[in-house]
Amino acid sequence: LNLYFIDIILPIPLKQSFTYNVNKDEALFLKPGMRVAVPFGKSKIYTGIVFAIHNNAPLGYETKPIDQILDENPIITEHQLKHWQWMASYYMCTLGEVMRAALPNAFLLESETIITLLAKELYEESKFSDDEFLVFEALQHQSSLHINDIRSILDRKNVVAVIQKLLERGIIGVQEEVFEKYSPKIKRYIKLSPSYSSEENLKYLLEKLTRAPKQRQVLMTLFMLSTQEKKPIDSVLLQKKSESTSTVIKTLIDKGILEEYFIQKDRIEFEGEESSEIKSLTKDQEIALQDIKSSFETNNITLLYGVTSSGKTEVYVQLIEEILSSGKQVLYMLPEIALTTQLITRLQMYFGEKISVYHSKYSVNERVEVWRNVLENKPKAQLIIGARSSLFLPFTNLGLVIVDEEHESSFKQYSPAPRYHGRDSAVVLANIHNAKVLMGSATPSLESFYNAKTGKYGFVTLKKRYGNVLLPEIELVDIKEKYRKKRMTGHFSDRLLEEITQCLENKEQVILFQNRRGFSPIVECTTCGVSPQCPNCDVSLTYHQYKNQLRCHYCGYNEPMMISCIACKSETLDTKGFGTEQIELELKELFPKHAIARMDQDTTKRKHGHAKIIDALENDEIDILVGTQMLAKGLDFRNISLVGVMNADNLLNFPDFRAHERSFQLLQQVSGRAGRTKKRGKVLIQTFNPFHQILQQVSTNDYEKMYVEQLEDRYQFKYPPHFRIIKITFKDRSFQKMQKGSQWFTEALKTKLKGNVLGPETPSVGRIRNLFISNVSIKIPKEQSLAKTKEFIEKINRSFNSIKEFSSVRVLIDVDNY
DNA sequence: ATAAGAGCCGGG
DNA sequence: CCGGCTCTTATC
Repeated sequence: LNLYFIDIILPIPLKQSFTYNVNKDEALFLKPGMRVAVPFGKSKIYTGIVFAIHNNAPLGYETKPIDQILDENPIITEHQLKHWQWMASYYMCTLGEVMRAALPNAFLLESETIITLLAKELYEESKFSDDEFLVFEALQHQSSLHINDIRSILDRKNVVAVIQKLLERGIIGVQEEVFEKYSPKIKRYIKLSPSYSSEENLKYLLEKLTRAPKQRQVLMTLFMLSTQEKKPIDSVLLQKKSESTSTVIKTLIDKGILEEYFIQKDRIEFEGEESSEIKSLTKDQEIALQDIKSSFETNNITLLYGVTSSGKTEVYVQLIEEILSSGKQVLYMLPEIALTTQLITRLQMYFGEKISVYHSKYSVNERVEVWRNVLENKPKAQLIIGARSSLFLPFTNLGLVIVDEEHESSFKQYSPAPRYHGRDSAVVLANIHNAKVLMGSATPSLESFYNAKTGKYGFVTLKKRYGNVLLPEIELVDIKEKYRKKRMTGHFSDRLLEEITQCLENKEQVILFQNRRGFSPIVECTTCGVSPQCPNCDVSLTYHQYKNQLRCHYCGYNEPMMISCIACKSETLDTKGFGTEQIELELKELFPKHAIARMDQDTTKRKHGHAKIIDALENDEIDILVGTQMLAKGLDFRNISLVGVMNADNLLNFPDFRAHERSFQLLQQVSGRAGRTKKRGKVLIQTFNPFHQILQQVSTNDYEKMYVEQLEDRYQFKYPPHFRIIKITFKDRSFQKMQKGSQWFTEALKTKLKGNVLGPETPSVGRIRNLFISNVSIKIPKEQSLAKTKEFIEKINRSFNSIKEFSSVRVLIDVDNY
């Protein structure tokens, strides 16, 4: 057989793979995991990943040849392809979607149509239609335009006709341009030309240059620098040190006295001191470490349940050290939000240059470099610290995965597909590599705790806080009572104010937690009861005072705050509910002499916003910090002795089966910020319902009790860990279609799954960005086959898609939507 | 996803 | 009847 074909994965949400033909040489060269550029559809060029190479001509269509091979060696490993396949099948998405999530964007090249002017002479305006003239005119000023530029010039979507006309008349030309988005960073270095390296020649040279003091200066600096440092001399450095200009250096190069050369440079470089000695462990930490190691002898996965401030990190460090010295790579996964410089600096002190960091804040080029370093198993990529997407890196030799703050919900990706859970996917990844997994948390997720209790995972506890610091004292404040007795000032109870005042007097810091940003979530007219709503979503607009704006937190819509009611024109607008902004304002009035700051999405959006606030807090420039749940994660400060929770009730009443578990976790984590030194910290939780079981459990630090109670509830109401859930979401511009479609789908599901299908149900926000939404949940008992259930859902989905009426309804499937 | 082709309405 | 919009269909 002399025909060669390759099956490739394209980064599009289509189930099938695509087959192209290649010649024999290409077939011999190509390996699975290499990138190829291929023509796709009528005019596009895409990057695909080679999945298989074979001789089987596909039936029913002619294959196209590939455009180009993009790699010398695979950039995706066999292990990864296996992992991708698992992910696509488990999370019910396509390989293309996994590919898109996995690869740094810079690896994907895409073609774009470029339009250029061909006609030399100037045309009369009258020879064009209005639109044609606009394009022609734009091309006079710019040598080339993209399709999107033309769309914005003409202010409409369909521009093909206009381009077609101009093309026919030979006025413009089009070409497909392919962009390689990754550009290696190149640095210029300077050295003395070898012909001047001997002593005499040098002397002669310096004499010759007496009349050119600037050039002489550069030369002298070069000598000085090259004796000082044995490294190559960077041209920028040379220019700076010699106080000269680039032209002077250029002249010397032109004269043949200096030579320039280029070295490709890594963007990711650790600049810091040598690694310091690893802190020796306390007795408890040592025991935990030994327990983990012996657990790993029989379990591939172990849960480390360690209270806040117990020094889990030190235990990780020891374990990492041991794996690294056995020559294997380690992946340390954290929730995005906990990836603060604080933790990274700390780890860099131990592991120095062996660390690479990988997450979404990194530029595309930096991510490609980390990718390559991991793939080539470079010394600087032995320990990878990253958020959930770091599990897509091309590990060749993975020995250990640490999933820290295992319970964090941000490990789950909700949209777009793949809707994967970072922790669970890491378990599968580790399994493929035959590596171990260590999960850590002070408040484990019920699932993981259950798995540990039932022996599926190993289980190790670390009960003592580091240095025997006491857990904070937690006090519940009944604000219903306080309101009745008129002991509230704004949203502050007299107890909270007392404690804050005391704290400030002692020169200690305070953290206040309010799980809502903005000033107030609802603006209401007290005369007619009307409150402004988002035009695109079914929610009230949130009032943001600092911009005097009403904003929608779902679609970003905003408008200026009105003075009078839009319905009845009376100026009796009032706000309902409160967010961080309002608390900040009240504090400024209550404590005018103290520095108050706010930490939420609005203040940390800017690039170093987060770090700036943390620095300020560390340097005692902030006395009181108000914030959302951002506060709960991994901040480690010595001087915070009081944590206040403004209102625990909206957490508990959140409409989700995990609301109680989450509330417990969040309140525990927030509490953990108080008193990390000798002095015992204090936590005040304001609530309308101080006898709520969860609040009681938080105040007595009773995770186990919470676990037992919640587990019972989960069983009663058929929730994880006893049942698995697959959630299906329906979205459409038309309410009718969405409703009818979701009902049809539900009926079809019920034919087989009966009572374990719940819904369709309108979520608390029933319309977002003009799409109407409803949800259906499928509960899957332990004994029911997951694979078969998924197959059944797929089957129904296929039938659903073939019904014309429902063709516009979007169906999103979320496996383990928790 | 995404773009080309099919079907459908308002101005000449 | 054409140009421009929405819906449908195919992509190796």
